Amino acid sequence: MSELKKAKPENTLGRKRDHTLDTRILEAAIEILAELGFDGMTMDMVAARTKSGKATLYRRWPSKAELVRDALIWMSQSSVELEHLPDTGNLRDDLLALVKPYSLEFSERKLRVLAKLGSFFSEHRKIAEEASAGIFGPWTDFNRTLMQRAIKRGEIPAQADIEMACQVIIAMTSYRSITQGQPFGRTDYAALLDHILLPGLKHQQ
Amino acid sequence: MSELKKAKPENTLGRKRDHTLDTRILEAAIEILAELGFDGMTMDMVAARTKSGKATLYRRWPSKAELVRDALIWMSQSSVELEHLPDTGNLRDDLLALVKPYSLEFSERKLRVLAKLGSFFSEHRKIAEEASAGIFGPWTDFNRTLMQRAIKRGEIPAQADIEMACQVIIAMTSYRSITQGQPFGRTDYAALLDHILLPGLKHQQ
Amino acid sequence: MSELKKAKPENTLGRKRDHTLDTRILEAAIEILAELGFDGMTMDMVAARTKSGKATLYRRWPSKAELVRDALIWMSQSSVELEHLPDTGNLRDDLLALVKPYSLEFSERKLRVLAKLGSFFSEHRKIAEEASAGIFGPWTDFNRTLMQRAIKRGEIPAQADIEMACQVIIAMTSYRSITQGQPFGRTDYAALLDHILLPGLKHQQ
Amino acid sequence: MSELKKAKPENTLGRKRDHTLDTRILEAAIEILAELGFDGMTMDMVAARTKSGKATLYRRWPSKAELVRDALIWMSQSSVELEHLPDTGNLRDDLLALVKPYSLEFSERKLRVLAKLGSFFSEHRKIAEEASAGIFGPWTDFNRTLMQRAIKRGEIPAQADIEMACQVIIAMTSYRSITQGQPFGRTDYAALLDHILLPGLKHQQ
DNA sequence: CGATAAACGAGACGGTACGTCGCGTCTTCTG
DNA sequence: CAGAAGACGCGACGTACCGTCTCGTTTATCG
Repeated sequence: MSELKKAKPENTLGRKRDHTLDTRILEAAIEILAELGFDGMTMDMVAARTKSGKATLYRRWPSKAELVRDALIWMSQSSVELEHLPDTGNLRDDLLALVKPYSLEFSERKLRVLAKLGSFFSEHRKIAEEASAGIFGPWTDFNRTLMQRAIKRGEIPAQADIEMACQVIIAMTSYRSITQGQPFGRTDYAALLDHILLPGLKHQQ
Repeated sequence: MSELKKAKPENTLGRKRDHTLDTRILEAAIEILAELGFDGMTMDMVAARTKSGKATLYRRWPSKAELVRDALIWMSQSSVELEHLPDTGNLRDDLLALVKPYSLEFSERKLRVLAKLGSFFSEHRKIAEEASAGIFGPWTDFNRTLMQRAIKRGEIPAQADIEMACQVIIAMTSYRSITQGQPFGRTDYAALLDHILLPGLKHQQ
Repeated sequence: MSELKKAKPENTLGRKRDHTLDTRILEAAIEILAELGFDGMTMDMVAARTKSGKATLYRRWPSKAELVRDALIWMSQSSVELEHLPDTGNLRDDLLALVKPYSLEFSERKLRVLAKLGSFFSEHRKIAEEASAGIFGPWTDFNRTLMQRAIKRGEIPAQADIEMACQVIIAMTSYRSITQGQPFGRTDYAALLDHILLPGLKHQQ
Repeated sequence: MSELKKAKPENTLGRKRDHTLDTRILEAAIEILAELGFDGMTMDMVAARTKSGKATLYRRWPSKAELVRDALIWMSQSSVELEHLPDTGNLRDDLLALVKPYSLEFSERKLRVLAKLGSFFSEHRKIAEEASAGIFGPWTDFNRTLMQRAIKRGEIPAQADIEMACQVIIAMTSYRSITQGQPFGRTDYAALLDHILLPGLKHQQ
């Protein structure tokens, strides 16, 4: 449950901050990022599109980079709402059920955003890690849980390298989206599972 | 065999371009990128370090981005010179023998460069792809060859998804270096091979 | 009464322009012009000396040339403040009394400025005319008035070519200052009056 | 008879300089100056228009400024060829006879050139003086001779300030052409003579 | 006649100023 | 006090020009 903002003293005097603006700003940022990328996006653009002012942006975020970080995290969280994990009794189907919200739903605008952000990641390494964690962290958690269940069921051996498998999933998704700019579709994902990951987990040496 | 430069008409009149300068410029760019990243690097810095002038840089490259692209490609090509592929009669050892020049040797300056260039990749998507291809393309080619040999030897089945395996290697290296900024070391690589890739290839469903 | 600036809409929103900066900038420009001339003066120098930024200069003036024009006009207007014209009852003494603030006082910095700006005048013809008018216009007006009084007193005939005489004064001053770079001193001016202008006006054919 | 060039050692070896090029270069320079002024003129333009190279220009002149100086002098001398001074037995007609080649003939392109060179004069003071001397020097010499003859004839008194009168002529011409950019026409010149100069010289106090 | 030396056209080179644009801060006025 | 608007200091970008240099070619004189 990563927090977008540390709780500020929240002054009780004067006009209150309009926190619906936060959302509108992040949304605008995402839109512009999807079109123009990090360097192409201007703080003035964001201010103009939200009919606000630059000072308002900088009152909320100390820099463009941190605004973008929060925009990314917000984007990734905004649509994923899982009440309960899939439980088909079968690791392959469990993982496939989970890929939709986490990877495939990125396919439209979100993918474009990530694809445009190579430039951003790791110019601001720490922020990129946080954004990355915000986006991929929960998915990794879920994948890990599903695999542990599979171990309990005896579907894969106990000594299977679950962490590595989770990383491969993230790495493939991230590499294809961010570095190569192509979607990592359901078919691709199924092939990864069937041809590499599942046999690998089951027959680890 | 990606070419750094399209063959220009190469006018026969006038003073010739000093093409040793090209190399010195690219080298200087890489050094600065390793220290300061894309945004931190300045065209004036590059000019100063090569005791040349900005006009000279812009005569050769139309923008900072394209200079950086060529610098990356040049960097990736400059040190890897394999006369013959390893041939240990064993896929695991072959792949491990290859990882050193391609992944681990990046650990010094090259890794730092890649790590600093998240910001750059895919701001200039096309350039990133070219640079990526220049860097990872040859390695993929070699990995593919080694796996095909393993098929011939009967070490892995013919229907093994070689392409996917190659992509996983690249993705893991790239993800760890570029997105996470940590080296993907020999031990990690061995674990990937032993726990996932090799069993996966051998027991594909 | 030439205006330095067209009245801008003067937006009522946002931070106000600091118009004291205008003056400081013009003053700095004049100082640098006096030392280094037009080509020697750099926008960065002006910005540095006023502890401002280039963008601020270009927000106020569209080019270096127009900044210099306004600096010249400002310089010419800044120090000459005559409440009442001299009135000695004698044209020669009246004119001599006026030459000090208008010509001889230029001898210090102002003359140096004009002398350094040959290079500038009429590269930007219109600007030169405006600056010239700003500098010499008022003096011509005063000279004309003094001569008209002399006509009224019967000191010189009514048909005397006053306009031509005024132009000769300006032309000699300007030529000596701008084109030749030597001051047109009080003695020279007295000689011009005694040997040419006054006898000429009095005995016109 | 001012010399454009000091006699160089004039090496006897190697290819001879094509001195017809000198003239073509100066002519091209004048054309460009008339259109674009000093700053607008580029050494590359001059080279291009004469189908020569920049090195050729710099072999002959050490800088753009000195090329322009010689271009001005060449321009002024190129059309004035007086075998014998006018001698009408009358100072007014003598002076008027001389004004045509020296002032009025400038009216077309030459005037435009001078008008565009305010920017140049006195950024390069010395050169401007030389150009000025080259252009106006001979005219002043002729005017002086004519006035001395008038003294001999008893037309004007011996103590008349001839030098000042010559300067006034130059100053008015120069001021109107260079600083104001309007021609100083024959009518204007006649008025100057009749209303100021001649009565002034005759009745000097 | 062939060697040699300089002029020539073309254009690369180092340097420096221009004018533009974005970031992050500061200031003013309005709700 | 928050918010909209926009000026401000700073510094990099990409362009243009100066004056120098280095090519390969052409033209002259000398041995």
